[in-house]
Amino acid sequence: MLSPVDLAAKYRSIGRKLTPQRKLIFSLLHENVEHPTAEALFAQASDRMPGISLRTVYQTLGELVEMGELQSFDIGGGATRFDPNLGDHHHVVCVDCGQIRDVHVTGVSALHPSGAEDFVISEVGVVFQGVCSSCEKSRVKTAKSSRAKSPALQAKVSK
Amino acid sequence: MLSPVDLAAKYRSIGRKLTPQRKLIFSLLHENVEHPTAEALFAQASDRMPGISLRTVYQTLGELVEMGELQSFDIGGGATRFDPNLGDHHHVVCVDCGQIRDVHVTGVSALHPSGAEDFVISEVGVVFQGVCSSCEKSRVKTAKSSRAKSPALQAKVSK
DNA sequence: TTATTTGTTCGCACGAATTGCAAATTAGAA
DNA sequence: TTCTAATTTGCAATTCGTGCGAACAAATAA
Repeated sequence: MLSPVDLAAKYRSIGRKLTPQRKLIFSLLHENVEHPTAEALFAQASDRMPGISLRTVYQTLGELVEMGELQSFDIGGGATRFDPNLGDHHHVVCVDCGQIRDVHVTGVSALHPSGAEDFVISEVGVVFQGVCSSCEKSRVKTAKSSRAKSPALQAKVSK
Repeated sequence: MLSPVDLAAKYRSIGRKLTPQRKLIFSLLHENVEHPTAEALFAQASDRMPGISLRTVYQTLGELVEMGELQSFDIGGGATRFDPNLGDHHHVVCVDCGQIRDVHVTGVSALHPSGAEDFVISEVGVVFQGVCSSCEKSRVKTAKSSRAKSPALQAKVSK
């Protein structure tokens, strides 16, 4: 993660400024391990800086992605998720509660697609789906009764 | 792919009916290799069955996913994609034109996430991103001039 | 210090993708 | 053929974002 100073420098280098809003959003992203959505970040940001605009949050997130300081991805659920982790990693998603966690995966470079010989591949993303331990527990308890999934993923979780 | 008869049986078995609309959507899905969106299917369906409702298309797709006869997934781009291929496969996406193609991938079962020991993993999805040959060509031709990406993926393609 | 320029934030309207609901239809069972 | 439950539809309402222009703010020139 970039230090505030480096972030300011990076912004300056492209003729932009590190405003209080941008600084706040950047730090919130790094305090958060939950791959928040823009709305979630907006909610957190509003606590610390009442009056900040949702528009600004979207704008800043977009910039950071462009600048390569942030990754964005979509797993079913409607909203785009943001991940400040720039390292080599992938994700696990709990099908029940929608939680997303970073994981390191070995063997990715050994993956080879057949049927895409005419593509020049630049990136590979792996997403594991499963049930996290806490959901597993409540699942056992509730057994067949609760067929409801987290509203976050309801009817959206892909494959 | 299920035969019309089997599909009807499957629907009956859960107290539902195989209506003309459902039959049409199901066959369109299987004639299509492009992982269409609901809107795209609606357009195709409208040709063969003028008057069919977009609402019905969404509804039917949702049912088929629930029934396990269809997979759905989101790669950046806004709309959910549908894939009738139930076999073991993954996807390659062209970052330029947005084309999605099924690919078989070897080595997937050898992937192991570290940091998700408390998850019970049920599925693994791999998505390759790259540039397809036809986009590669036009890319070379246009060189640095065209920095525009397909509107389909513009600003949405996740890492 | 004041005027100017340039970059930002914001609010709002708009657009795409879905879903909720209730009324109008239709497929099948009886 | 009749009746009932399942379906299809149209439309309103939501959610997630983006475009645009006005109000601001910060750095600079004068």
